Parts: sequence; structure tokens; C-alpha cells
Amino acid sequence: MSTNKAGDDMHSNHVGEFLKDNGIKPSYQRIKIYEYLMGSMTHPTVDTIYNALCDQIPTLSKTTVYNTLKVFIDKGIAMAITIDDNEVRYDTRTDVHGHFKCEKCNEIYDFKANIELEDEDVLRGFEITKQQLFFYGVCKHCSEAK
Amino acid sequence: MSTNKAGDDMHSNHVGEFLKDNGIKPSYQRIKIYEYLMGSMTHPTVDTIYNALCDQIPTLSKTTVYNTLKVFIDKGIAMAITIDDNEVRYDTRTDVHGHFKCEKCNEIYDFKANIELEDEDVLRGFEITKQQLFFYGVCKHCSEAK
DNA sequence: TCTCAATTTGTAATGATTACAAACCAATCA
DNA sequence: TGATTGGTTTGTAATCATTACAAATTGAGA
Repeated sequence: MSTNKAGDDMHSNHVGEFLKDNGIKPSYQRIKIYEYLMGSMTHPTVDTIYNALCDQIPTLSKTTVYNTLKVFIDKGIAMAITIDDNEVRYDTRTDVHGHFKCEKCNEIYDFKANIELEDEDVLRGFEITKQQLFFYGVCKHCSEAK
Repeated sequence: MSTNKAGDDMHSNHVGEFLKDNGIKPSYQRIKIYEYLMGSMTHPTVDTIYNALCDQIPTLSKTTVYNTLKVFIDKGIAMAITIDDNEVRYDTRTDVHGHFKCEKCNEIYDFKANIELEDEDVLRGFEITKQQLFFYGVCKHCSEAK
């Protein structure tokens, strides 16, 4: 577990500190999973994460990936995105933003949007703790390609 | 199948016409499922629909409910709402609106909202065919009750 | 080194959804 | 009327992501 390059260690230390700061004990698996999630712009699924890390962590179990992501979400440093009916994706960006899913290439794009309630009364007195905004359609690439 | 009251028949005929207008052959099951979906404000799941109609249609199969909802969605007279990770809900309102889910009582509330893109460039040239806006939190009732 | 609690792991169970093939029904035609 | 045909419904079995659970492992502190 100490065969990493110096640069890797430095990076991992940063992530480790970050996890600790958020009340998460920074195990090897957790650090690697968080690093991968942070570095990936594709909002990976559990399966994708698991397959990507299998080489580095040969003993990795899919249950660990599930457990770890649950911890991240509980502590507020990751969020689940259920933009597909059949698979949950994960993201380290926890600020409010929208996700566009291209139904041709399945790519997911982030975008910023403002949401303003039209009829204020409906949700008056409601406590809103989480928001999800999903757009679906065909991305520029795919519609130009055809 | 002809033991309904006159009022029921009139209503069913309306629904039947509506289905026909949308290219769907109005079978008994389809009419009943659409009626239930339309009359329900709770965005029911397949299970809820199935259980609610079991008495009226003793031979009903859950597969039929799945098939029927798929037809409705394909023809654009219903939409799927994946506000929960683990169950899909259905709605006959196909105009753009948001859904609030109370995580205490699991109730779902509709609301109207305006979405304006902050950074127009990101989605420029993208074709948007569907939108979903979900809020999560605690509804007025539940937060007052505690 | 020993101990304890937390973490990780593998296997088995769960449960929603889908695949599939047989049964059924409704309309059309001989 | 009876046969045919295509679409609809039904039940069962398969799929697959996720969860439950218990054993194995790890790591920090005494």
C-alpha cells in the first residue's frame, strides 16, 4: 500500500485530510473512490467505479463501493443522481446544478440554471433540502453527427 | 363487462375516445388504468395501480400494468417520475412542472416553476425533449406536526 | 502484543422490472 | 356461422441493481 509515487501520496493526503475534515475516516478504499469520483466528469455508476478501481485494489468489493458512497452522501460530500430509471450515478459536485442526459450517446452534461417558483403558495412552509433538475434529449454532437 | 352504471359508461366512453384519439386501442384494462391514473393525485407506482384495480379486474396482471403505462408514455399521455431511487411513479400531467417529495410522509406535491439557464452556451444546440424537476425535504404538514 | 471497534468483503436475499410464450379477445372475411 | 388474424393480456421465469448479513480483516490505542 506504499508503492505510490510521491505525487500520488501528496494528492491522497489532500483527499485524506478532506475526508477527515468531513468526519470520514480516510481508509485506502475511501480515498481511492473519492479520488476517482472527483476526477471523473462522467458521473459514474457503482459498476463503473468498481471496474475502474479493480486493478488498483484487487480485493475491492462492490459492497464497499456502495457503502462508501452512502457514507459520502450522508456526510454531504457527494450526491446521487437518478437521471436513469435503472442505475444510480454519483457526483462530487454538491452545489445546485442541472444535468442533461443525451439519449443517443448517454453522456451527461452539467449546466447551471436558476429555478424560480411560479406559485409561491404551494411550497410555502416547506423545507427544501435537496434539488434535482434533469433535462433529456439529444446533445449537439449527436444531432450534428446524424 | 357491461355492469357499470350509466355514469361510469359515459365517463369510460370519454376516456375511450381520448385513448383512441391518441392512437391507443381502448381496451377495458387500458381505460381503467388511465382512469385511475387520472383520478389519482398521488402519482401512484405500478404496485399501487395494480392493487387498486385488482378488485375491479380480477384477472389483471402486473405485466399488463407495465405494458399499458409504457404505451401511454410512448404516445405521450403519461409520464414516468423517478423521484425515488427504487420505484417509478406515473402521472397523467404531461405539462412541465416540478415535484416535491416529503421524506417524512412520502407524499408528492406538484408545483409550477420557471427554469432559466444561467450559462446559455453549455446547452446551445442541444435538443431538449423532456424535463424533470425534483425537490426533496419536509412538507408543511410534517414539520408542523413535530 | 492484545483488544476492540470500524471497515471491508463475499454470499445470499430482495424486489422492481423485463422477456417470453401461451391464452385470450375482437374484428374481419369466407 | 366458423375460421383466421393481429393485437392484447396473462403468468412464469429470468435479469439485474441494490441491500442484508455475517465473517474476515484492518488499524489505533492500551
